Amino acid sequence: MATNRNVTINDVAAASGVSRATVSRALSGYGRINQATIDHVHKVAESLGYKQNALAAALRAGKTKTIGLVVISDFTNAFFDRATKAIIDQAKELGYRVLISHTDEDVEVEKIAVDTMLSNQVDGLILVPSSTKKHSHLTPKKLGNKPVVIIDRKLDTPRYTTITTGDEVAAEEAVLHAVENGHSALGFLIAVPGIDGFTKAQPEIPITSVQERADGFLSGVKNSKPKPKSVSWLYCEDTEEAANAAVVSLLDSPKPPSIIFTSNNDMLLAVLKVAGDRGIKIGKDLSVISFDDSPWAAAMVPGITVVARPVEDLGHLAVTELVSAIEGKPNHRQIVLPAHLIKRGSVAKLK
Amino acid sequence: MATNRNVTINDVAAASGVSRATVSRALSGYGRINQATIDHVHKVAESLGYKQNALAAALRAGKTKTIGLVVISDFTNAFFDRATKAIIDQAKELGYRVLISHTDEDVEVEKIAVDTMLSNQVDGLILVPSSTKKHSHLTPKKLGNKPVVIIDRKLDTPRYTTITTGDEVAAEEAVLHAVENGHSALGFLIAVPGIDGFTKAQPEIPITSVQERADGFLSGVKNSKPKPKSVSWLYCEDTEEAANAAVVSLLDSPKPPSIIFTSNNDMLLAVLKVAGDRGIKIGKDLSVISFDDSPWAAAMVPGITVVARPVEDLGHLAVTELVSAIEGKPNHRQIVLPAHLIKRGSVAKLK
DNA sequence: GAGAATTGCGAGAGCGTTCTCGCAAACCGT
DNA sequence: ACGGTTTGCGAGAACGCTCTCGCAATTCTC
Repeated sequence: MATNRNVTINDVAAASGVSRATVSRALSGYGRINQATIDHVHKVAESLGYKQNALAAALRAGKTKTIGLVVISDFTNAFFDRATKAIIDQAKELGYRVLISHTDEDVEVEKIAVDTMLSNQVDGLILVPSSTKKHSHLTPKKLGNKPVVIIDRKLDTPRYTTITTGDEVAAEEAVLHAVENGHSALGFLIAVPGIDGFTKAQPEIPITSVQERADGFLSGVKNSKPKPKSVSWLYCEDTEEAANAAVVSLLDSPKPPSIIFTSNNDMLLAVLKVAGDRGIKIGKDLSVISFDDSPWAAAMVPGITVVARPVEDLGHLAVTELVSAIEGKPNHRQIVLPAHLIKRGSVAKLK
Repeated sequence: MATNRNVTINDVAAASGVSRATVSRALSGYGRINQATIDHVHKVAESLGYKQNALAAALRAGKTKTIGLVVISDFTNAFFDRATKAIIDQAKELGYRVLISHTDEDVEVEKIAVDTMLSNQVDGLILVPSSTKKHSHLTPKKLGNKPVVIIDRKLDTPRYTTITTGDEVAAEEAVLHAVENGHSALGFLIAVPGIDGFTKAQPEIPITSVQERADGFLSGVKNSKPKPKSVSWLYCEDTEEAANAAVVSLLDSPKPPSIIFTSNNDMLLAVLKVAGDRGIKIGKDLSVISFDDSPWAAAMVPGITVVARPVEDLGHLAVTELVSAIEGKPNHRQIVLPAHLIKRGSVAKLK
């Protein structure tokens, strides 16, 4: 097996009897060049099996046609799987590739991830910041003045284009919907990264989207027509064990809720699990409303009532905004996309 | 806002009063160099905010420390989300980045995806081929003799290291389990890409893993102790509409199955959906066994009995094998990891 | 048909690195 | 004190490409 050096533009030039420059012109389609030469060079290039070295091209041209995506979670999360897909698809549509990194909500990992992206000369960044406040590594200077789009949550200094969803309004809507259906013992199970186990006292929430959901739940409680008789709040580490324990604690409290609102799908699964183990029927003995729709939440019996966020739109828009900024129209917009409640069978009618 | 040119190795060299070569030695840690100079250069580099240009380094060194991952489906699939995560994690562990592309089971898209990977000079490829037979674009020559690991399914010419799971054995086990529980009317719902709607006649199955599942189901039917009284086979396009229609057709047939075996989660969701709409209780009126475990399949009530495949192991191993090949130990292995049945509540005991 | 404009192409620099080569200085051994 | 080895570093080429510049050939203009 011979060590096949790759076919380079020089080989094509030699084989087609023109200069390197002309080959580049023919293949990249710029500058003044004869159509006949273009055709000829293309033919020769193909016959040699020439493939452009994207690295060399990017190095010289100063553009990689690549955007970096730094998200907190991997694709096993019902939000980020869809968002990532939407971003990749739209990027491909606009002629960009996507470099992906996930941070597990860890600011240090985020820092390294961003550095890697920059080292790889991405043209721009889409990121889901781990923390609202800790973003000293995200200054324009440290990011080489590259365009940035923040999605899903906000930084406390709105420096970049930011695209979020209207979780507060939707969370309130969810509570009102429950109360309308006769629920007056409400339980809230809110996943907060960076805490241990679960707690009743509201910890510092480093993520604006989660904070907004909590705020929305609270508004719902305040604004509901018959005031709920009992309201329990639980803030929980985003792990299976903690979530299960939190659900147990909710169900075993003196005034157990008739409905549990969960801030994400991990918490929802814990509710389903614990309820299942105890023979408690969802949508009958216990109700639940969660955030983020998914195929399985829709297919279950009963279907899970969820706050559906326009995840694909968000991803799509993020890329569009970013590419527009990359191509020279930097405008810092704060965009909020509407979320809405999808009513399925997981909320029992109590009256 | 000044057009900040990036800090290069030349700037660091100038600022620290040594040559470019020495800076490179200091930062990359090779060759003969004084410890004091290393420290000094590091300090200067940091103070200038120097970041290596990975493109230039890769171009010169001929190694990108990047592996290309070409999968058929995106992360909204319960197998590929986990596999992708495992691959990214293990790659990071071994010092590699991952470039991801999905092909939607389309050979033409796969061709382009692979080309893009090669153009970006990946050091090796992990791929899930769209077709067992159509792989003329996957010859060692066309792949620039780069190391390749095939996962999840096989090519008809075992040219590369291939890692699959023992789906045939597990599928048979699933059938035997059902028969043991008294089921004698069996329905099989097998997703096959590239067909229209659904059909009873077995079409050509371009994917070995699916073929193996079908074969395993068939062995199960043959080897089960009391022979099943009725067996229906349905091969179905992998879309929601087709799947729903296929399930309806199964349930409305003269001899409806008491259990449906589905070859993937999309088909499973269709079964759940249609059953839910009709008020048919899973695990009681209708049983189901599917392929690939997921958090929601475990958390549902009843839990779904599934063939669980060692997805993380597979991804992990794929990277390990690939990197070992990249680093000079090319060995073409055919690895089969065992899959196993997880018994939950979705299979009713009929006797 | 002579000057002006246009077209097509080659030469060569440069993108930011890595890495070989060679040279001077420092360190040995006897 | 002197030849030999080791150490540290600079010069400069190379990776494969893009892109400006300038020149020759062609086409246009009146």
